[in-house]
Amino acid sequence: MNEGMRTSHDPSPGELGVLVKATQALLNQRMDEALRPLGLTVPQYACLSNLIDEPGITSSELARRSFVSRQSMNVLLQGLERAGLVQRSEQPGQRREKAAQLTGRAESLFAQADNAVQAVARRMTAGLGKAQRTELFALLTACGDALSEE
Amino acid sequence: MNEGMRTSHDPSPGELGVLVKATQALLNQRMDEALRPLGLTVPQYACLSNLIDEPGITSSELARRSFVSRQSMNVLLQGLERAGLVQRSEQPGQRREKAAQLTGRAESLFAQADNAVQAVARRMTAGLGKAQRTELFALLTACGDALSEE
DNA sequence: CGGTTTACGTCAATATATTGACATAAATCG
DNA sequence: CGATTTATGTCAATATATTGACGTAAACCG
Repeated sequence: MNEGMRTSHDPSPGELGVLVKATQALLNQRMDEALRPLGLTVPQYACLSNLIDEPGITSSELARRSFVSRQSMNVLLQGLERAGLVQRSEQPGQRREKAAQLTGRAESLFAQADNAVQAVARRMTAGLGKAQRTELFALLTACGDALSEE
Repeated sequence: MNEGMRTSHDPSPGELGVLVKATQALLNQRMDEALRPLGLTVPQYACLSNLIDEPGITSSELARRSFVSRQSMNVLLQGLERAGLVQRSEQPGQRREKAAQLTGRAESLFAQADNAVQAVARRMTAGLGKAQRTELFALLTACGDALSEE
């Protein structure tokens, strides 16, 4: 019986926590290696990605989506501004917010960066079928939801 | 048909990458909140945990297991030393390594910290059955393996 | 309406982490 | 054996991130 079934561990919650951390660390490392030739860091890429998804977004909102403080996001944005990749509107809006946008040069650079990052992500999930990717998504979502409630 | 089946997404590799990061960030945040009353940070807890698992381990090895540089681990260890939680052997071994060990006081503190952290991990996996935890473990391991090969 | 709360952006101080370099001594290998 | 490689610890400089605080103005609500 159980032919072809691989022996599989019976993980404790703590082991799963460690594994989540280890997986993320490895993914981050690979993304960093993939982005380095383009002169971008992972946080910078994440910032550009969020700005592509929602142009004119505020710095504080970017900070939330990147899981960093708004102060950190501000210095990150300053770096991207200095590099000519983002442009922040002076004389800002009703809530003192300064809308940030990508420059044209940034958009073409981001296209390359996104290719590199997506390749890493595909590599990560190369051994998984469609049903397994769906399952992983559902399981991680359940974990996140459990950690989010009240 | 499909009664009782919840609509489930068909995630791209990139979405899974973002989700891994988001899950880890949330887990880290909850661990931080759980450890703060004890005066410990997550990296400090991880360090103590590794020292419990393998007493006399070297600083560089601790750095590898925590996914940080050995320089960072060194300042972290200095902080733990100053707090009287770890003790490093002077006049060290054959490879210039200084074995680090927990003090008795640290062991009782770690017991409390581990309780708090394990509770967070259990909360994270509260909605998962045994089979689902095993599946999540297998899927994350597959992702890590795919990112590790050559 | 008027007081309170919330939200952005920013300044300052500090903590944390990384990169680069160096000395040292063991391990490796031709 | 002798030369090269590897590994640890450490110093210095720098980058990155956090906490705390402040001013401001919109949103909220009794």
